[in-house]
Amino acid sequence: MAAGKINGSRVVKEGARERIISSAKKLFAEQGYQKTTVVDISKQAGLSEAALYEYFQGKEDLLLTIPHLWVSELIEGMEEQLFGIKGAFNKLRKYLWWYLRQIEKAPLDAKIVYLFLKTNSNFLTTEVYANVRALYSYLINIFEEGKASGEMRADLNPYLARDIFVGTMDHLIIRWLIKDMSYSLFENLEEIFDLMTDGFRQGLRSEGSCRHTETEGVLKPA
Amino acid sequence: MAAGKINGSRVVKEGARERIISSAKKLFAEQGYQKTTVVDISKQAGLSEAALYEYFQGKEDLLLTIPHLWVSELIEGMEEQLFGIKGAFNKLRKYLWWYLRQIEKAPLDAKIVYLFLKTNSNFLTTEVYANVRALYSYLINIFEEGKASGEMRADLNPYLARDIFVGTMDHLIIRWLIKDMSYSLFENLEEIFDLMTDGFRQGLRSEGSCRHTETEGVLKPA
DNA sequence: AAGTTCTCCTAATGATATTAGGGAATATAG
DNA sequence: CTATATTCCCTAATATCATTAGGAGAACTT
Repeated sequence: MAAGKINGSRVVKEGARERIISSAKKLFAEQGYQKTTVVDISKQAGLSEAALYEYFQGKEDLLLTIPHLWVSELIEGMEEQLFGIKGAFNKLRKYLWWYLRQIEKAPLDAKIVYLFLKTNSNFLTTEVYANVRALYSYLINIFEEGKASGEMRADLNPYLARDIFVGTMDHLIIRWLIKDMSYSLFENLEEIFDLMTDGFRQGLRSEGSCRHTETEGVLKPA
Repeated sequence: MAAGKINGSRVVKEGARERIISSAKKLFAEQGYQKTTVVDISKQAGLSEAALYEYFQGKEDLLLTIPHLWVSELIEGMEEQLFGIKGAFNKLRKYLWWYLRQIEKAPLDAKIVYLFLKTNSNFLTTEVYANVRALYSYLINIFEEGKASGEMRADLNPYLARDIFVGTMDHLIIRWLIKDMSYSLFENLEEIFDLMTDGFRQGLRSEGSCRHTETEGVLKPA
């Protein structure tokens, strides 16, 4: 007889599940996984502890489930964002800017993935892990493309380039999260991107006295 | 009346403390911090739980204490290792090789620092944190030296170079730890070092068709 | 020898994750 | 409409630790 009745139970159910997730996300990110109790989470979600176990197997399951949706969305969004961009360096730049923007928009999810999930021994068996790998392995394609087009040096090892790229990126992210997001993730980003990718380039550096011969004509439509 | 009596109590005491540390180190690294119980640790050390609290304030204190000694030793060792090496790139290379070697030699400590400690909310207040920062900030000196000697480009931002270097290094280390040290940390290291530091160089790349003018005469005594 | 300190133990205590079992509301079937 | 099943949630255990209390025995001091 109240509102939303016909599929009412569904609505309530999903509502509760969502409330649990968002409460847990907030509390985990604020106080850490260990210091957050199941009572805290249920209270904040307006439920009893026992009710929480209707939706999740337990505290750890909650931790593993929370970022799943977020990372899945990232995967889809990525292809969308990179679609149609011409040139490996342009794609690489777009990738970095896009990814950091996603982190900035969902810092709670990011904190959980980067600070708590990665240290969990079950992380490797998680779907989140598989998705993060997929996210990162897309970079391999970009480097392959760069080599094929001549933008990047022919002897570039795409896996090592990815390690440098991902390592640097993760380092920036983790520091930002640990420092409580107190500054902009995009500070100096242009400069660090150039410095990092400079070694990937075919030919000489842009600031060198001896400019390279513009092998990658693809990039300049004008 | 038993062996080691004169300063016997001391010996036993230190023995117990050492046993606790080494048991905890092993168990934390094997099963993770959360899944290791205080009973596990004390049993393995041949003590009761209560005795453990004579030596440490608690489980968390144990986690924070374990790597302290190790990291302190690293600090001292570093200066020793780098002393007398001429040239920024040579120092940088030595730094990387030396550091990874230390990780390889003390994987349990490394696992605790990289996987469990960094996510602890008290980490930032730890002396370990201060020491790790000191370890990393030494890199700034190397980059400054590289700029001053002309080995590295004049517009190099030492802090950003450090971010790239540390990020890549930590990435390699964490992957190795997560994959249970199942391969050698030194695989491809030469290649990744070159790729990473290529962008720091003054002048052109070594494999370029147009070789640079050897500004850094310092490096070539011959 | 008596006292003091050091080291360790058994046995609470307390916090918190998880489970049992049931109750009320809602949906479904006859 | 009544009976039954299902969904969602609760109160009240139970279980698993981390931590503390309080004390016993050995060793050292004086």
